[in-house]
Amino acid sequence: MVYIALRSTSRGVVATELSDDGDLVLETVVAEADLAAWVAAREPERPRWVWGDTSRWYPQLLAAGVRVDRCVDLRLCHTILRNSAAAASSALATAARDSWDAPPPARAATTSDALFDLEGPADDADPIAEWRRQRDAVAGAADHGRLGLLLAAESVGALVAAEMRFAGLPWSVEEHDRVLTEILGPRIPGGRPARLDALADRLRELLDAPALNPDSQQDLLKALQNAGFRVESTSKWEIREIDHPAVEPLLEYKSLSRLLSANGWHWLEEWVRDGRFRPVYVPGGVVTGRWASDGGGALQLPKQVRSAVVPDPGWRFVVADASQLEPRVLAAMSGDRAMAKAGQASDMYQGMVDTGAVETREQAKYGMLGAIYGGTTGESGRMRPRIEKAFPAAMAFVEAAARAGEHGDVVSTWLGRSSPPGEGLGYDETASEVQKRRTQQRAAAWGRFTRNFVVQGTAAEWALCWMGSLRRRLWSLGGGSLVEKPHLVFFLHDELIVHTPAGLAEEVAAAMRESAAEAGRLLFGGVPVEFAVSVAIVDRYSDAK
DNA sequence: TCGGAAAGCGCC
DNA sequence: AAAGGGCGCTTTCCGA
Repeated sequence: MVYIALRSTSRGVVATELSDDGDLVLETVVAEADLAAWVAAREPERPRWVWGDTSRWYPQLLAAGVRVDRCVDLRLCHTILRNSAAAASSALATAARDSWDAPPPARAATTSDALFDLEGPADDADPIAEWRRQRDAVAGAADHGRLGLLLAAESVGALVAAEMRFAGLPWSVEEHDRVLTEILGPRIPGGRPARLDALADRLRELLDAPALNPDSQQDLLKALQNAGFRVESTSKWEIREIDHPAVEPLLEYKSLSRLLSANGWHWLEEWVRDGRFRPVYVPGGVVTGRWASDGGGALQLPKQVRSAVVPDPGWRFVVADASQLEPRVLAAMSGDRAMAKAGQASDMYQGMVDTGAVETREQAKYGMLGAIYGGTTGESGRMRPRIEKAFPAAMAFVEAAARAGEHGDVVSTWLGRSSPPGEGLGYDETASEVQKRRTQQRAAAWGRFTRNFVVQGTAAEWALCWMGSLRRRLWSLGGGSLVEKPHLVFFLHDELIVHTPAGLAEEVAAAMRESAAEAGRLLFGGVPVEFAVSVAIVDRYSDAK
């Protein structure tokens, strides 16, 4: 394996070739303008490019038509190693915070909790020293295989994030406009679209509140209370319980108004250019390891507008969804044999019914959500004893994570990403009853967080491996540049979309399934849990499922 | 007048 | 007794 570290200096880009042992082999200075050609010339050896931040280096390479196979994203890997319990005694984890601990550049400007006044990784931060520090940290970890896999997966995720932004999600402005007009009524510049306006009028009438502005929570709350309802908020959950003719139009108004403000014509004009939606994806942007996004609400695209996601002529989408990913992950990591058996069905919830754990699919679903989120009310609370009885190992696993969190202990995902330590969860006997109760509530909330962290975070690791495996397979299909072959255009936690020439769709679909199986083997080896994916070949996103 | 907080809701 | 995890975005509200 060849590593090539890139570093920006006043002389130009210094590219340093390193051997697998970490020894310096060769140092070359390349003008920034010549970098893409230089990288392209070295890429056939499949080096692992070592750089401070993928979002600093890769977009310019992609723009020049250069796709790289592998990298080490030092900033993302540093964050994992800084916090991982598995590497807690390493030199990296025990060193003072420095520019490698800074938030990603795209978010640094808007993140108010940038506790440390850092801008980095500074462009001149030494990638070689950091790379060696990271290798030492991994080598010294008890389970260095898992941690190494996590860092590789995180880095390939960073490549995919840049590639997806480069390619963009194909978007039909015409279809989006059609949907908006159909749902909201014709656009009225500076005013509410026709249907929304009519609903507002109707609400004023039904609630006998001629001046009501339904967009104002205060206004609305008063109007509802004046109509004789003891509501404390204007949330749809509370309104849904009311028996009044205004409820239906009010809920519809809320839904429409939300569509208009979040994904209406204004969104379309701001975010869609040349038939592509290009959000900034932020790998590792969530504490659990999930991705976040910056701008455009990429990870919250409402179902209402998904018909506007349309492939280019002669191309199709292959949409894949990992069914019941989190329950499957829990079955694998807890080693719960009964749950693994249920997970051999393509519909795991139905599998739970068929193995006799619960009576209905709904019970299975809410029972599992309760186990993973720590829910105790409603159906998930009622199902808890049965889930506990049917899947004791799985339940004990999440319970242990919850207890750890309540005590302020750190928990870790399967591959070794650790939660932040809990703070302010203890009290002494001098505390007042009110203080004690508040602290207990905080501890319980933190326990729900750590309970969920281990499952959500491991699911995110599985998804990264799935994506990385798929990326490699896609590159071997067809010919031409990145966007001339089948390529990833969207990732949503447990869902992937590939934009592909129509003739390759079936091969892509097969690659989706094979990659899912490979991700399961990579993480869990021989544990007999199936990672089922549902795959659809469609001509618009909304036709999947 | 501005900006942060809170509410509310979309996604998984 | 009360008790659902993680996000991003827009709007309204309210105080500096």
